[in-house]
Amino acid sequence: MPEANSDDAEGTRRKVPDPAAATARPRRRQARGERRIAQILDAAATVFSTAGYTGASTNAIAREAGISPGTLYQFFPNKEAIAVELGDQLLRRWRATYGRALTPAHLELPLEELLEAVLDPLIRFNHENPAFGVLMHGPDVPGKIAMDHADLHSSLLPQVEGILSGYLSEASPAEVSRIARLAFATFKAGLDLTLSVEPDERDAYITELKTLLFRYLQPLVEDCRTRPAS
Amino acid sequence: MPEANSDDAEGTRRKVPDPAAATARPRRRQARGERRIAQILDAAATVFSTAGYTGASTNAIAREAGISPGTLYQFFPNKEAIAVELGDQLLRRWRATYGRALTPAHLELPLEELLEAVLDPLIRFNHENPAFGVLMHGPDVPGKIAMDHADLHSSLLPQVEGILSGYLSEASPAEVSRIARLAFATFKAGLDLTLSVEPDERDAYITELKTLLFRYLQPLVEDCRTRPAS
Amino acid sequence: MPEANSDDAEGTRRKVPDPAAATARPRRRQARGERRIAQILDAAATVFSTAGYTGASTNAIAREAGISPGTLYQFFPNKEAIAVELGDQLLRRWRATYGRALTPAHLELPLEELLEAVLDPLIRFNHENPAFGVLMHGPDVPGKIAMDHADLHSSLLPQVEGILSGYLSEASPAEVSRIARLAFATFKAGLDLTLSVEPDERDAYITELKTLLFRYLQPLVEDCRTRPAS
Amino acid sequence: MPEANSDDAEGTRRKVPDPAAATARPRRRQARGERRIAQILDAAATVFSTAGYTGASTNAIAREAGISPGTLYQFFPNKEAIAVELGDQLLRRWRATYGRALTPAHLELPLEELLEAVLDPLIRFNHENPAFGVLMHGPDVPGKIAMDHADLHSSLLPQVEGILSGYLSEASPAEVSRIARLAFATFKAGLDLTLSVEPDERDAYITELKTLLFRYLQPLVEDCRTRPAS
DNA sequence: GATGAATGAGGATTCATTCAT
DNA sequence: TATGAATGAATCCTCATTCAT
Repeated sequence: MPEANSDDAEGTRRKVPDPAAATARPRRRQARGERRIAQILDAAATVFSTAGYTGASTNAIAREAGISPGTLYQFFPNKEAIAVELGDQLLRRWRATYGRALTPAHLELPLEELLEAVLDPLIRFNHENPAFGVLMHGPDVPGKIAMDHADLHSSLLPQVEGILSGYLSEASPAEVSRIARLAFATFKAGLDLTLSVEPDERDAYITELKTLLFRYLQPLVEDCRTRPAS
Repeated sequence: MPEANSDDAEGTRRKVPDPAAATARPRRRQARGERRIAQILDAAATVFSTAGYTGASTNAIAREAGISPGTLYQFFPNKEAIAVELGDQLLRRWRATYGRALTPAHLELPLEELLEAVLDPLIRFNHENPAFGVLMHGPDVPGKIAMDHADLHSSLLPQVEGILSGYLSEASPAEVSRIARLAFATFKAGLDLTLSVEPDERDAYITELKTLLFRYLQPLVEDCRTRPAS
Repeated sequence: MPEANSDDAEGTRRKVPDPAAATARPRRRQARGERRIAQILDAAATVFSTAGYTGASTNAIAREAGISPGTLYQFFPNKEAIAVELGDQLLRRWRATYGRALTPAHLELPLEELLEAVLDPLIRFNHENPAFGVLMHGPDVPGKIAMDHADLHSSLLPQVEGILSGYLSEASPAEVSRIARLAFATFKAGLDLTLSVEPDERDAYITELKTLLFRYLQPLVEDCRTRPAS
Repeated sequence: MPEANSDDAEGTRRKVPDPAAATARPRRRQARGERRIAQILDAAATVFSTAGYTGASTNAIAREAGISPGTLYQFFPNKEAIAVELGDQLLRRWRATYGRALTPAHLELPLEELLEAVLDPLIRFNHENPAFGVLMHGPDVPGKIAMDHADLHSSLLPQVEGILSGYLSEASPAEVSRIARLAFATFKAGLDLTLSVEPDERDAYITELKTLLFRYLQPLVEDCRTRPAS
């Protein structure tokens, strides 16, 4: 129940009449259900990005979704489950829209272009989906980054690690992990900055953020290239 | 009433003869009261750093302080006032303990040493006072960094700007501001990382953070030095 | 939501077939809810008339209604809203029960009979609904009669003015207003008196009040009749 | 202690060294105490007339008086006692300033002049001491005019009865009482009206109130005069 | 599945009053 | 006497969650 069994709730939003006639009936139900879920998640995104996770109330989400609290709880067992599912959905959406940027081909690019190719869509996506940013941090407490509501953090970090480990061929896994964490944290901080800043300053901040990350990572990359992995 | 000139109310870290003692006489009726204020602020620090600003309840703070809610409100008119005063106290404590690092002399140091001199105490202080970090961020919503409860952010950022503008003699004020914001945000993010990481990894992360900031700022500094301000 | 079309929610005094029944269908989901609203308003009437507006607590009202505070707030956003709705309900009830006294025909009656026709039902209604009297005054401070919680005062005064302006054809609007205010205030004071007095004295007080008002208004009326409006 | 025996707390603010040397010491104490009491009552008058009896908090009164709550409770055992004492003080003040109007000689005047002589000072006094009006009513609830905090009501009513019984020589005590109550209640209502009305309208309302009372009482008086007390 | 009613503990805050100094 | 600290129940109101229909 907590999972809100959305095993298929995302990519496979089938419109086809579903040839398997036998299974058709049960699915029907789920069709409405998925619409509801989408409704709720949309509302949640709005409310979370407006009030933050802690400040968001399930009643507010239900109201925003135009449904009753009871209905909301028919799809999600509690507030956290909404956050989790919203996080998943955003992740899926991210992959579906901009995520293609990360073709293996990109990993051959020079760092500067890689950053460009990764950061630009990610930033744009965050501006389009402000809830993404909210869910990337845990609620409030800094020392407690990894919250239980399986946040986006834990999903994205491995990706960063993956990319970086390609560039830092020489570094130990621990080093890669550390660098990835720091780079990712830095990116999030910079991202928040761009979100809090006047729109006309935004680009300058984005550029600055790219510069920052580039300067941080470039020497590490070079290091590896110079001294080819033994 | 909540003056709480608690420079010394808690740790009694000062060795100087306390010149304020003379002027403190007038309102010494509050001997008990100031102890209470210190108590409350201590409790608030604990609760804030445990539950975050939004999640902290005044009742919880009172409970933690071992007093009744009514008593708490004899000293602070509301939750925000507690946060403000706690922020101020932490700031005062910071200045009193590690803040001396920022002698004008330091501004002559090469960047690397400057960073060392600034970051080390700041990080240590944050580890000793985890509430500091909580109050450096506003509550929750990223796009809303500047909260009304005069946060530490607004107090510290100017200092960062001040230092950097010494090094970036050539940059325009807008640039300095941007760089300072990004550097500060980055620092906070990295700091949070060090707080969330296993103690034995801490130093590695700190080093990494210093490296990051150094690499970001070094070229800017050099730029200014090479091309002497026209 | 707190429509509480409780014309009939409590006394069910009407004999007419209730034409509203047809239109009421659309939102009949709240069958239980409207009962609750009536319950709450009943409880509020009791508590208000016992403790006064200021002294009445929403928790007390909820307790009196046999529900939890949360439930109360599902129907009313705050204490004032309860008072407003209760005032409205009482007004509706008044109109539905005794309010018919004010046929245009009555305005042709001699003053004495008019008073009889108006005051008797009004007094009886007040004795049956003591909360009415409480809501006719603002809370406490005399110099502040008009409170924001749209009190009955502001609803009834115009009616008094209306009736009187028929009788005082010659007087200026300002005069009519003044006379109406004073007469109404006097009535309320006398009414309170009848409420505070032993039951067996009641009638004597009521008679006295009628006499008072009659003597006050009669000369004004005569004045107008003698000297026909120029 | 509750009585705060301020028998002489108002008119007789003696500065003379008190010739009776023997009794001087104990009095000394009381001198300060009486000043305190006066202070508190002044503050109470302000707060009561601003917030009403129910809305007035003892803390607010203490603050307004510039003393601590503890001190307040050294002179009055509770809020009601303050109201009682304030009522008494106002009564004394009334008697000392305007109360002289009620010479036995006045009782020989024709009703109109009597009203003039009584109402004018009373109204003026009320405008100068708005707390008077607040304490003339009990707190809120109409049916509960006689509150325990021995209000001014119970003190003034007998006086009204006294005066009226002179004019209504024929009426039975019960009748006199009834007429007095109604007249007094009416007066209070009219008074409140003058307090709530724009200053420039005030006089018109006052005149109207006098007219009202005159018209009510005149026939009663005449009745008695015509038919001399058997 | 959907609704809206229901809950009751908990949130911030106030208040009359008492207590230690 | 005066102070201000202390109290704890009570204030209004919110919230995550559950239940009956």
